Amino acid sequence: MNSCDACVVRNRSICAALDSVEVEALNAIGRRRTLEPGESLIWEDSESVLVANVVEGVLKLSTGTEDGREQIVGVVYPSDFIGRPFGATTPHSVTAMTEAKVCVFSRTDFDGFASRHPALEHKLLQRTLTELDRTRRWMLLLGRKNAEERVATFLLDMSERLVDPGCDTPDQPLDRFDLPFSRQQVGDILGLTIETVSRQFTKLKRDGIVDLPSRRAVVIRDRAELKALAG
Amino acid sequence: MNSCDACVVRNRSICAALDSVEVEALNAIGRRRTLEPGESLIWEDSESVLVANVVEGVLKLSTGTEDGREQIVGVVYPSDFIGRPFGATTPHSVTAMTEAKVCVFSRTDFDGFASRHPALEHKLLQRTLTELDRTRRWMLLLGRKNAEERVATFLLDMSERLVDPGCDTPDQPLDRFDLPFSRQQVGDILGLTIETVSRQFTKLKRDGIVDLPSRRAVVIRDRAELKALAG
DNA sequence: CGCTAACTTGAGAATGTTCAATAGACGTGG
DNA sequence: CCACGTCTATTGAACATTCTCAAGTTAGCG
Repeated sequence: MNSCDACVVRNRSICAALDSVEVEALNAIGRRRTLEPGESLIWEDSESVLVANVVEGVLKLSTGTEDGREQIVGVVYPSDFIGRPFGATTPHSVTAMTEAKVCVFSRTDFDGFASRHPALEHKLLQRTLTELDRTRRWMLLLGRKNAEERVATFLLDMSERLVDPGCDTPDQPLDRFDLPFSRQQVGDILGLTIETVSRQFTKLKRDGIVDLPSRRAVVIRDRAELKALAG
Repeated sequence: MNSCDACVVRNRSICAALDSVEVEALNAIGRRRTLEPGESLIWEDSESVLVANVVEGVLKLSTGTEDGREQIVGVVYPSDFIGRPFGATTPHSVTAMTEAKVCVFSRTDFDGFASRHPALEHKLLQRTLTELDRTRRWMLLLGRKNAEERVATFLLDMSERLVDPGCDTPDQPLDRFDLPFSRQQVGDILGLTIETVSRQFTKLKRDGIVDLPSRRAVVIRDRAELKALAG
């Protein structure tokens, strides 16, 4: 038995395109790695040497300006693919937000394997197209939404994406969850300062739309209203 | 002889993955179409029925909020691919900015053809990965840059992307070009109002960094300074 | 129980938006 | 070829929102 058989994301990651013999072959060129919160796997503008599947945890993709402003350009969850195959450099950093487990491959090894397995490339293409759609939707938020709309949209998005991946029930949005982000990171996702984020959180709580029992915990009390505020 | 042999983007579009027999087969399921400026090919949130290659012209990809704010989420040029293969809906509109020629396919026909031609899917994957990188880089602009930086970044980006595609010389950025966009559209790309864009253009002109001989024409007079302003 | 880092709150400043008026470019028809 | 009308862009002034800087406050951890 190979270790992939027990993998929690075996059937949701791009590996789902492979049969058990193929997945064994892929397993042979990869290795598991655990990341601590704050630890980076890939650095902005570095040579693209690694790609990986997320097995557990949440990671951010980020870029910044020379003078230190940061923008989070993506957040990845279990079963998501990270890194830049078929390309020289990775244009953003990849950093663990929580403790995370990833299944790492040398980029060139992976490129070769993928080229020999069209079904895998097909999965990767689908995933990349979906991610591009999601990223473009986020551009509307960054370009045209105000602080209140941004925070409301963010909370709704989180409630949909943090659903337990192993869960068999149809993916229903959560009304109660823990953010994997600090206020600063929420700001970096939304293109706002930490103070503006904090003020909007306070306002939503004051208006009874959400409850914030602890720093990271969120309870959505009036989803309909939150949707209305999201624009 | 099939019409693709004479196609100006034959060797730069995803069709470059195909030999002459295959390209003939693809040609059989596609058709040429001309779009007038302002004409849309695909509408936001519509069922994904069409995909296409851009042969000539410039098109925008855009989304908007219910109350009419628009954000341009991408701009495509000759040889670029448009539409959403392998998916139910297209999350953004596609509209011609200039007169444009496109090579259109039924989405389902294309999906089938692509599935039978891994080399084509591979090209499409590479293209999608590159587009995702570009889109994420634009998020830094929308989330963290001020008006001056946005306009400077935009002009540099345009000077690099508007190079004549047929040109054999190594792609050098243009110091003189015509914008395919109105001021309003530049605003919609940069997440700014038309007035703010106009003021920044005027400022760059006053400072001697660019010259604006007509509404659409741009001359970059001090590229180094423009880069410094881009942040 | 106290320390520290993270978060909240407040006040003022900066940046960009809005609304309104003007100027200029471009196409059309005389 | 010029006059006109319309659409686009520019400019100005007041306003709104978000940012910045600074001072508290609180949660979580040793």
